[in-house]
Amino acid sequence: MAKNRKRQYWLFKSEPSAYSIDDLVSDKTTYWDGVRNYQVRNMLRDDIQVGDRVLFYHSNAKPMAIVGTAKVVKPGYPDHTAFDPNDKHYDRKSDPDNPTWFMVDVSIIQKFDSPVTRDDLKADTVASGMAVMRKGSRLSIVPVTEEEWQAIHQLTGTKDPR
DNA sequence: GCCAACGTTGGC
DNA sequence: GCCAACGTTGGC
Repeated sequence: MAKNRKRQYWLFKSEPSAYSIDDLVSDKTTYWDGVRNYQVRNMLRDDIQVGDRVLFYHSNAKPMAIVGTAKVVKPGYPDHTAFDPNDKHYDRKSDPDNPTWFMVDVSIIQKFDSPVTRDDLKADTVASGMAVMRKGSRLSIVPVTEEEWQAIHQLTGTKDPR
């Protein structure tokens, strides 16, 4: 990792039925497996670095919302679930000697006392412009600006522990 | 449940 | 290489 690289911010989507903020609270740290989209793969492999911050977003949920924050503790490395025929995300074309898919490790920072719902996001001048709010946004990881990161903390009345 | 917005697959 | 068919994501 390059020295003095500025911390970057991301939003990770997860369906809570698959993996929720409560799962991360109890696990403390997890590997973010199962990404099978090349654009998102490139972010995991090339762009997301240790120390980067993550907004944890519940998709396909009631309510759909940003539910907490996490930090990246391990940079991109091969997603081993792609090699496991019994895994839901098995990909027979991913070669262990030249892996197709990557993941990172993230650790919980905090679960928000009250989630920031899509309606909350829509109502906020800054947050309404987030990439996740764009119509047809289907990438499971999208970049977040520092301004957006701060706006979310303002909405929750929480601090970003530095 | 519906459907828009993609990404992937496979025939040609 | 083109493109129609199909599958998936995910908000509404």
